[in-house]
Amino acid sequence: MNSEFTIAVHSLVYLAYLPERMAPSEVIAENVSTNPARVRKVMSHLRKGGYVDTREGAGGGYRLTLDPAVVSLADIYRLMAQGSVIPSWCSGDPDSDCVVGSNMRSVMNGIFCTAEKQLESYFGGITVADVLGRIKVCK
Amino acid sequence: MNSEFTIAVHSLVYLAYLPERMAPSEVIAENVSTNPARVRKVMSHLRKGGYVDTREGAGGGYRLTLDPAVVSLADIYRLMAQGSVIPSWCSGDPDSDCVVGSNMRSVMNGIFCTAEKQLESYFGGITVADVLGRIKVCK
DNA sequence: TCAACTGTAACTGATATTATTACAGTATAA
DNA sequence: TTATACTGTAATAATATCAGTTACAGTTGA
Repeated sequence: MNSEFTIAVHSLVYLAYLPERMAPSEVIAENVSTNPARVRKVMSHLRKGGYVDTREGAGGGYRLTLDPAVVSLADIYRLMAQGSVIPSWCSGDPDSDCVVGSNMRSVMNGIFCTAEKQLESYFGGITVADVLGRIKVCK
Repeated sequence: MNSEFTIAVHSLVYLAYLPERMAPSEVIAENVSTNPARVRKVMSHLRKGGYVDTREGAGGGYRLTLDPAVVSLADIYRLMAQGSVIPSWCSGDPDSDCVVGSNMRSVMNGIFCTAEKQLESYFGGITVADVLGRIKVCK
């Protein structure tokens, strides 16, 4: 799994946790345990996806725009890490003379695509608010 | 996803396809489209797992020992690629003062572990024989 | 005893990942 | 209007992971 997905979820949950629902990249980065540039890159995607607002300049930062209860991890997964289940390396060769060698690639691809859809469906059942809820229970 | 998982599945399906259910690493490697050393490494794991027999020496190679209809992709996944869903990088810091920063790691870990189990369960429903069946339909 | 295998490790090159640094652009506030 | 505090983005470097290659000792069958 892509770690940008983790950073995106963490950032959104953190913003949802703050009363003002707003923070600059440096503050988010410290909470996430990474550097501000990386957070800004992730937040840039989230902004394009409409999940956060950006305010440049002094006193600026990122602000959550949507209700945490309606944003699911599937939304974020699709934005940040789609295709994580499918391996980058494929076996076989479509031009092989052997039925197995020539068709394995597409068959495995079908299997992985279904797995990917199942993962998305699982993430679809968990919202940012749910994650924050689980965290609060940890106290 | 780990590509050794793909190689393992491909190799087992290929062996199941052969009438004698046996082949040396070089032949398997050609069908898989990789090099023999890599195949041998994967097959070594499968042998330890009891899925194939090894015969060293001239005329040797790997032989399928189990019925392809009882070996599921979940068995192979557990052997070759367990934990693929969990990201290597974790956000947050257990020693953080913030509830979010300190607990995010374990909460996300729980989410990923459940996702992993779901993936295993999906793979559990597909056997080596099923994969071979799908390939034959491609003809 | 030769030839054909496996088992395993070392090494290389390619690719991916994370951190770091830098700087132009933008908004706020004094 | 000027200093300050931000974002956006790219370049670079450090590190880790991945796939291919080579090598060779050990094993077995002919």
